Amino acid sequence: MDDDTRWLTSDELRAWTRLEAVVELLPGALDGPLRRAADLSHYEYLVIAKLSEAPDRTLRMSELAARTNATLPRLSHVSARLEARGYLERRTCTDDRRATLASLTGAGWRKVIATAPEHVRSVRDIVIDALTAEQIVQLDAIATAVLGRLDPEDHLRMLTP
Amino acid sequence: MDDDTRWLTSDELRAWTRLEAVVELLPGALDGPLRRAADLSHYEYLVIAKLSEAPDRTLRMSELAARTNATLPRLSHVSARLEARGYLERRTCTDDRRATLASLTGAGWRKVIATAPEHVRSVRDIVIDALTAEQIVQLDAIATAVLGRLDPEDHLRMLTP
DNA sequence: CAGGTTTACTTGTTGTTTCAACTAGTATGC
DNA sequence: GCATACTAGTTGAAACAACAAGTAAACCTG
Repeated sequence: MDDDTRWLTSDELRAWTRLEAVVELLPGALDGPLRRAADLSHYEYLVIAKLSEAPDRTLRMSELAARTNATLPRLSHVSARLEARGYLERRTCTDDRRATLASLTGAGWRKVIATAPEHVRSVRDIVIDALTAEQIVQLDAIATAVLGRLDPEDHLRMLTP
Repeated sequence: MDDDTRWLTSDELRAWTRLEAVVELLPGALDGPLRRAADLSHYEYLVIAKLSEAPDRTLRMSELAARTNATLPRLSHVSARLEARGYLERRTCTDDRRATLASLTGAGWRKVIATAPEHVRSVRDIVIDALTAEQIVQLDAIATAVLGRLDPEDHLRMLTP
């Protein structure tokens, strides 16, 4: 074992353990209301939300997987479920016939529209309204800095939107 | 659908989506190194780490579940695995024979000691060293505020340590 | 332009987590 | 003091995600 470990100072440790706790609790806190109100997991919502933001409400599977931080197999399974529920359609791309394009159906679009208010309410209750305007700005800077380490190539397209 | 939804301002939205991205990526970024270096999932490490901090390195299963934000069944399964690997022991509590006490074995304690440096390195690389000293303080305040909403009863014992 | 490599995605398989009973022990009410 | 309700934890089946292999199309290279 190495003795040259740079341990955390008490300030750093406190900040870290609390961030860790937030990271641990936040997904569940977001999942619950979404599942109750829309019968959608957080990840399923993420998929149709990302699609809804894309031009023509369409993305390639691999691009959608990158933006939702999922492996292709995972997205493939989830897409099959969403397709069965009528929210999503897949067709092979004509330009590159290896690729598959996923698009939101009309029902999928309406689902996003219907679900967004509930989701925004959760986000507001848990995060936004707990912070001052100044802290919102600080949070953005902090999250951006951490994202620079977590996703240096910006697969999630969060750093340069 | 309700039209009185308080939508997010652009500042709020940007901060939120980036926080969301961090929450999405951080667990995986922590899991990888831990699994490679110690053959432990993040949650398994959390369990033995929390035990290592407890008096007598012992906690009731329900208390340990609360502090690791897990359901009792989940903890029970994970404990069975950790017990099989020799890191953890369980015995029924003499005071309340319904309860089970989990304690770290000597091997479990050594595992925590051996694993901590690697874990601290990850935390430093990803979070701490990406931020200024001022941002660390800001992060603590922000995380504390959010935690107040996520865990008002402080089950995780993060607000008043 | 033929053979091999790479890319894009899907389909089983395996391992966790969750959910729903189930067991055992403790407290409460009549 | 015995029935009832509640608490603590385990266990087994279903759902879910991760990993590995497989298929098919496009690219590359001589």
